[in-house]
Amino acid sequence: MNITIKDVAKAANVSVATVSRVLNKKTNVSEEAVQAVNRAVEELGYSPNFLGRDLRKSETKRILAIIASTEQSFYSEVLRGMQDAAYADGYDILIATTRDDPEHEMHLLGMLFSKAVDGAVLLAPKLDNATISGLAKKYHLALCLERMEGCDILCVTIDNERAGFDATSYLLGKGCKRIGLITTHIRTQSSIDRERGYRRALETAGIPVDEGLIYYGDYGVDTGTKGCEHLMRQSRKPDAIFSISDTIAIGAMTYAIQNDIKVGKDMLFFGFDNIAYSHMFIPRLSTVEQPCYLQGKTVVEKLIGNIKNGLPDAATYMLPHSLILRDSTGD
Amino acid sequence: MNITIKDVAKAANVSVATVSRVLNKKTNVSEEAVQAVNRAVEELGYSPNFLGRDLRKSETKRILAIIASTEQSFYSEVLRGMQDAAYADGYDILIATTRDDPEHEMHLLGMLFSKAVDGAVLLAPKLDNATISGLAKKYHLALCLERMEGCDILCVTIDNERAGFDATSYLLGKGCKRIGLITTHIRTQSSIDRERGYRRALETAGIPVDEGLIYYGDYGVDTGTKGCEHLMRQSRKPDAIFSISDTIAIGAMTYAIQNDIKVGKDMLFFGFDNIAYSHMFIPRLSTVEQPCYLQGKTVVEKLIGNIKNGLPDAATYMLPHSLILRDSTGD
DNA sequence: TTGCCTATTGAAATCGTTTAACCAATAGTG
DNA sequence: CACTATTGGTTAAACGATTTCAATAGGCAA
Repeated sequence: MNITIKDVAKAANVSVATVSRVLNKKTNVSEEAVQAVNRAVEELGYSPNFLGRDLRKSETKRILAIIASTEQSFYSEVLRGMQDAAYADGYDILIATTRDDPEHEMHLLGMLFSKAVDGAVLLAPKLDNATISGLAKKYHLALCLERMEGCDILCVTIDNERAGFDATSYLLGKGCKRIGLITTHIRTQSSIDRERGYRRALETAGIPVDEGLIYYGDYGVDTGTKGCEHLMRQSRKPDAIFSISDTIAIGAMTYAIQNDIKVGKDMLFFGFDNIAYSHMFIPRLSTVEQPCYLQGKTVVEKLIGNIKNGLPDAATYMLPHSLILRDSTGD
Repeated sequence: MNITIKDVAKAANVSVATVSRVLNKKTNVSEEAVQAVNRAVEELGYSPNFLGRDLRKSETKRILAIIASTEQSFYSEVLRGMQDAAYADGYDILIATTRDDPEHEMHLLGMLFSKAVDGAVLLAPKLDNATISGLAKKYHLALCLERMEGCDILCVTIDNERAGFDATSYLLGKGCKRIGLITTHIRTQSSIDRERGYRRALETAGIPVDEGLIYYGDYGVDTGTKGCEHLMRQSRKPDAIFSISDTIAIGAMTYAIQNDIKVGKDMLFFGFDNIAYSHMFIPRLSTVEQPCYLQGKTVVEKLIGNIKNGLPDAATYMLPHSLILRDSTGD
């Protein structure tokens, strides 16, 4: 039923070894044999079984990218970077989603343990530091976008603390005195770091942090809307809001627009990620841009380096971010 | 270096066959042996090599979902459906992106030909009908979201012609006389079908189709903006615009807002897909909703059925769509 | 003719599993 | 007691490729 290398060998009247050599473009094979094999491959419609090949070579030339869900549209640029780096070295990138379930994340990592892929990149780890740290010693595992505090693992990200500091400082520079923060109760390292940056900026400016101006929600739009509403109910209202994601910021702006608050004048808004919709939505959102493509490209390049060399580079690389200024900060 | 089933067997003082039986929860193995094997597995940190297993069983329990890019955020629901169906049967879903390159699509299908996955689902085929049709005869391949005219392949989609008809008819029912269409020059079957529905609705209402009111662009936001601008420059301006995607429709509305056209009054807008941003964007967009989750779930259920039974179901299933009415049509 | 070198080629080992075929020992049955 | 089942286990043959190693043939120099 299935056509194997044996069938090709028989049809071409050579041994399986010769067929293998032709297919892998090895030298030491006569022009005659090459012709015969190619003809046979063509006729039979043969394609080599990767399971056999990969088992023998014990490498798959495949890398798994593990993400939470494909909904976070801004992953797409990261993945593009990963793919470009991978293809350049003859690797393929496969994507799998954890759906925010640490158990499922572990299940997917099983593909790594079981040699179904040569390496894996986690874009939003749900597993705890100790677990990840342990695995990184045994397998070719890397982190992208999210770092892990005190964890020996290859990691490519941005300096989120610094970015949070920069965004908040910009708002302060615009004359804002009471800056609200909408973040997530889910304590990813990036949200922790961004909040830290926010706090440090206020402290540096000599403004005490008002805990009532910090709202904790999830990653959805509604968090922005509810967060903004909540902050506006404070006795002393904020004059600016920094959100740790554009999606949240857009939700917050939606609330403002519907309540006749002039975005960019009465109140300034700052987002994070520079997703496509952040400049489609009107008023256009000021935001922090991180080098998505480059982070993806870098992490895969380094991971492949590790796979090839055996020498594990377990450093953390922080790539530069930048501020994009638009309507929502009155620019 | 690598721990294999042999090492476990040695450590547990049994044969490899017994280890395999324990791991696969087969009968005919004493409690004693089970204990010994489990202990050995634990101690050695053994995880079975999938390449060996899959080669032997010649099945991987993995299905590949081939999409254009992860940017199209509305795929995420489809993928959720696919995953739920897959997990229920012990399968995993892997995702790969073609980046709109038919050659790369073929490369990814190579994983199917080479048994690295048991089946594949194409969500936005770039390859031509004849090629796909041919492959579907030999492999477990299915289509989701996009049908293919006269192609013998398992396919789960909606009736896009009917949906285009319904949306246009709704605008007609609202009293619109000159309805513009913004679609793509990339001739996917869904865009062809939606345009056909648009034309049929006009004809049914006795309104001749004005080719000047049809704008062809790509799938980006800018197409909406430019399309709207172009349509407004016509000698007789449109009083409504039907866009074949929400992203395009949002772009079109952006143009309208910036040019002081009252959305939902002066001009009505209809989108397609009901993406998350379609109700975040203000004014909220009326749109056609397709059952994303259900389409994904259905196609994988049927594909797994094909894999298991061998009997190939190559039918086309059309699931019901619905109209979501919001601000942009004055509802 | 003999010997040596090179260019091709094929037979067989190997990768890590699963599983069919077999075997020994124990228990059950008339 | 002789004769099956049943149970728990082993050995060895797949699965489909790659690759090592040895063998063959032909060319060429001595």
